[in-house]
Amino acid sequence: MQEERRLAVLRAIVEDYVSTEEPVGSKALVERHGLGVSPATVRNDMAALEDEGYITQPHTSAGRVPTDKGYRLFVDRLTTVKPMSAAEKRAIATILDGAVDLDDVVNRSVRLLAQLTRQVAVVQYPTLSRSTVRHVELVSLAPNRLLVVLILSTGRVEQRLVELGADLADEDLVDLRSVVNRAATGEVIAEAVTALRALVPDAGTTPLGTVAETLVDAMSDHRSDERIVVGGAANLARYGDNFDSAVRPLLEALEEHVILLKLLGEASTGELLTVRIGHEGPYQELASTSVVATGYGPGDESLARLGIVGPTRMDYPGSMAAVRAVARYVSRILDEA
Amino acid sequence: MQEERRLAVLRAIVEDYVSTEEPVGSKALVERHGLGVSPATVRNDMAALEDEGYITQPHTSAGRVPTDKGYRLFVDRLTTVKPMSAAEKRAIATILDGAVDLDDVVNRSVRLLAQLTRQVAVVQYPTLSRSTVRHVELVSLAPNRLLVVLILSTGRVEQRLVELGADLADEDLVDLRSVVNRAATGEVIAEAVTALRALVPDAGTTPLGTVAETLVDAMSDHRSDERIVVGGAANLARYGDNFDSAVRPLLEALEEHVILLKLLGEASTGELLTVRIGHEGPYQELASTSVVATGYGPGDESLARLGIVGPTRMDYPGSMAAVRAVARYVSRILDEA
DNA sequence: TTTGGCACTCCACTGTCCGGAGTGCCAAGC
DNA sequence: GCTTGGCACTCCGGACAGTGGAGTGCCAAA
Repeated sequence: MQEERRLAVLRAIVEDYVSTEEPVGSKALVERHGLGVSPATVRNDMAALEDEGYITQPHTSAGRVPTDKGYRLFVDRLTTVKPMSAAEKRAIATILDGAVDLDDVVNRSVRLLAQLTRQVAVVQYPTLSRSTVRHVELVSLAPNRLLVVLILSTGRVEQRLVELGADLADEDLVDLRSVVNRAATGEVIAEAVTALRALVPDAGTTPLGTVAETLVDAMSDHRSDERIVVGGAANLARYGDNFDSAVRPLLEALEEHVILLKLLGEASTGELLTVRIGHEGPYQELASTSVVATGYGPGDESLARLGIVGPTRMDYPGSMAAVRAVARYVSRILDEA
Repeated sequence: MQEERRLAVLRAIVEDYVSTEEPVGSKALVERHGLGVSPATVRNDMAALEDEGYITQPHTSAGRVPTDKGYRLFVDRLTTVKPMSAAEKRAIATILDGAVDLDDVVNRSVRLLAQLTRQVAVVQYPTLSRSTVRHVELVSLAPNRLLVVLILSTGRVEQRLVELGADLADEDLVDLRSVVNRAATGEVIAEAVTALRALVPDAGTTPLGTVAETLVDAMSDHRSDERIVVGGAANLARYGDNFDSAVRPLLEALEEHVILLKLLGEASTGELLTVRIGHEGPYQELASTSVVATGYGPGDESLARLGIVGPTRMDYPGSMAAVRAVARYVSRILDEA
């Protein structure tokens, strides 16, 4: 019985603190939420919650503020991801359906996510690793120069310019194109790489060797894995206080895509909605920020991740709902493509 | 004679204010710069400079601060763009030479500029408008689905997926490819567009019509003109004070690429190093920021622009030198490609 | 176990004061 | 006619004390 009320008190504290940004006291709490008990009772509960480490007071005779542990409990047990309203769903659908290509989908998603949550949004480009090769095109720019274009199932296109040792006749180009495509088209990246390697046992300087090598290089190029788009940085302006402690490190992290990727988490974690709160991550500087992220991709595959980064004092239910909704719509679009 | 000294005083004020970030008084001025006159004399000069609108005092009995007009005079007449040191030049060359493709060049440039100037750097992708068509490739994905790939002289690749009304035989595809290329290859975008339009007088639903239409669309797609990369946002953290008045609007502008483009200026302005100081631009909110930008591109063409955005109180000579140096190296690289 | 009462704490805000830095002006000097 | 030293004046910003309010912890009674 008291246990239940204590949790209600914790929830009330989190909700109040998130909206007012100020430590919340016992009196305000009973007034704003219909707790049906007196402030004194709430005080007792608060003392208990503080003993257990869920809340803390900035100084004696101040209201209480949730700790990271408190937010964690709130997220895990006291909140259900509230579904988006019909209007919001329509807005998401309308905006994302207007996208013309993958770049556009990704860019629109970031903006959308940033708008919905009023936080900084981060979207990772679909990773190469699980996608398949749709087509390889070879374009002759000069007799001894070739443009190799790699088209993937996700819609990504990688191109490389190669210099051949010798001139290549048109018929040979046609041959080369079909050989390469027979080996790679339709295969998952990993398979395609092995197939291409099998074509040229010892890396020679033949046109085929050069092209295969280039393709393998393009496929294993991890720069593309690290591609990330960030949006809504203007929302950082709303942090207001603690500029140095919160905004500065975050601003720095946003530039370091490697760090962002770590924050978003591993794509292999699947579609699960993950929430990292405050100090729970490896980066001390980001102790006052939280990350809400999830995987997305066509079908039930999780090709990449997207999410938002914000202050620990954020609207978790809202953020979680928005992240999940956007991920679902993006996944659906990738499905259709 | 006095005129000369007045300018020296203005220069000293600008330099001091930029480095100390505090209003500079007459005494500190004579001490730090060997002006060879007494503080009282400097005060007279300052009063004159203030009358003419080059400097101002935040409040009575405070030191002086340069006005936008003061910075303008400083930039136009009191400073020479100091060349980069040999070490810096080497660093620029090393970093940029490592780039593997256009994307990489652009990304490295932004980072480099941000590092060199410790400001926010902005680089526009080479515009389509002046570049020429290197090749058009048509890839058959299914009998009635075609991937249209447009390759430009700048190394940019645009791709579009088109659905044909009917199936297309392989021979017809070969024909189609050569017709389109005969019309477009080697031409400047504008010419290519007219040539393609001439191919199909009335926009029909023939494969040729569809493809031509798609190409024209891809060429005139202004999304690509607007592509911009921003870096060094973490440097905003160094703004320190006036967060609301300076950082917030800038952060918002950085998200609006259209605004950024306007700030960078027209590419047609050529290679000229342009400096916009404070209120000189159309955006009131950015009254406390300055932009140093220049055009770049292969040969002497100015395909796009790059530059930095920072507080009006910035190191102009240093920024100008860095922007110019990076633009030159990037241009050189585009030359070679 | 809940509640009202009460003493206590601490912050945030306000007003006052004072020193320092800087200015403007004036009269004397070069 | 500039330049310079002197002097009175202004204003900011930090230090300091005082006050009110919000909130707490604890205790005894219901």
